Amino acid sequence: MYALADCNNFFVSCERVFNPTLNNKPVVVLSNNDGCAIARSNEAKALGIPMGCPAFQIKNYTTEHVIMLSAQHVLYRDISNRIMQVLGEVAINLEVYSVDEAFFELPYDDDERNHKLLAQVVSKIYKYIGVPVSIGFAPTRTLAKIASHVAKKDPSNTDRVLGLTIQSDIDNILSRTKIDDIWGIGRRLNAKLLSRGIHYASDFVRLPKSFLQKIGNINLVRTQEELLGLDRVSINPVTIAHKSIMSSRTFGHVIQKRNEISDAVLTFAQACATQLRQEQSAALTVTVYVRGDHFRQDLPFYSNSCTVRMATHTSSAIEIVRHVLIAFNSIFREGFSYRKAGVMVSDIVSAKELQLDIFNGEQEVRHNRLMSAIDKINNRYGAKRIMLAPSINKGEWAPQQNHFNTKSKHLRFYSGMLPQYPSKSKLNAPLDQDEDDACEQ
DNA sequence: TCTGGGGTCCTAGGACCC
DNA sequence: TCTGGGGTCCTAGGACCC
Repeated sequence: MYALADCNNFFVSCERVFNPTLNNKPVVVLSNNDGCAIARSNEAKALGIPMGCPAFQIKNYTTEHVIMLSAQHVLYRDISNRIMQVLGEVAINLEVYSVDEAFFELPYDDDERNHKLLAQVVSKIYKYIGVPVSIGFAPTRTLAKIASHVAKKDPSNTDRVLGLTIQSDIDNILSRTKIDDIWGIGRRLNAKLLSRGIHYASDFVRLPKSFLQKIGNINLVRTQEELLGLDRVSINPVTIAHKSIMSSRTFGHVIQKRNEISDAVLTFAQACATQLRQEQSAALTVTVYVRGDHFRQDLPFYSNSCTVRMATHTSSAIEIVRHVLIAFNSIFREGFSYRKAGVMVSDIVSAKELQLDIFNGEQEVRHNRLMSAIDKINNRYGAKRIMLAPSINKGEWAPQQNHFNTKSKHLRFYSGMLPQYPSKSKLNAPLDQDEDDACEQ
């Protein structure tokens, strides 16, 4: 039996932890650059504001005042870690699927016992951390996703837990589940299926495999099998390293100057290198891309990318920056306006498995020592305190963010100062009234 | 005026091999 | 008129997820 725990309106809920005056109001959290809505409170959803709605179009949906907030991902990550910690205390094989979702297996054979346990988890997370969570459980992950979705939407479900364990219940829910609410069916497949008269999950599960294979690929067949109760999806636990790491940004406005764009690109390169070192891995390939502004009809559009293979796998910022510069110089064209750029590192392996390159061994060792010194300083005094010389220009490309929640904006830099979540021994004990009151405060 | 960032997997088609 | 068969690897692009 798999469970899926899903935080409700996660980024908005995080903001509300620090600013309860946001409760019961339409609130959206905006993407980087204050571009579009990436999280909406229930009140904002009720006004019809869609996911991804550009900030400047929100007024087209409502005359009501909607509170817009700039995203603070460091803070959300910190709160997410605390929630995962609570889940980890009851979960078997916890799979952190995203910042606000995790799959896990359940400890009991008995549906009722599992349900009760999960209801306690939901309530503890709300009491100790302040974020509402819904949990669904079912024989497969895809069904558990649907269950958590229904648990979230159904107002009569007061403990926010739903188990889909009996076939008649599953059939009933599938006949009411629209196909685009199925995990694995996105916009394109939804359109293809709708055009053939398939509207509900109960129709979808009856389609022949050959047809699914034709309009999609093997994953669509797997999705159908999951809905039929066959375990077909696997998720890598978080301990498995990334296959690629990307750092990119849309700039606050278009820029033309080579050194301002290269400055951004070099910052991204160093972010990738830092993350590689954090994960104790190393990459062989770097890709750089630059892009104009899709929305500016008045400017000639240019976009390009370049991939370079390095001599050896590395996490050295010096090596990665050097190759990123080579790639960047090969695609940068004077006379165009740029709005976005990014760096990706790929062909990643664990650093432990690496053998020193026979020609570069000594240099590699020196780089490693230098990098670990830089990491220590940056960990202690703040990210980006020490960077490589090319990226000394500041700011031309910086995103616009003008809507920080004033109650919490200082916290995004110092997430470590948040009060720690109570110890495990306390958690397992029943909550008493004093503790309850303390948490409320 | 204003439109995000970071991932994974699959497939088709080309290059190349014997 | 007529031009093999069977593989592997790589890449770009498309689909999906949050």
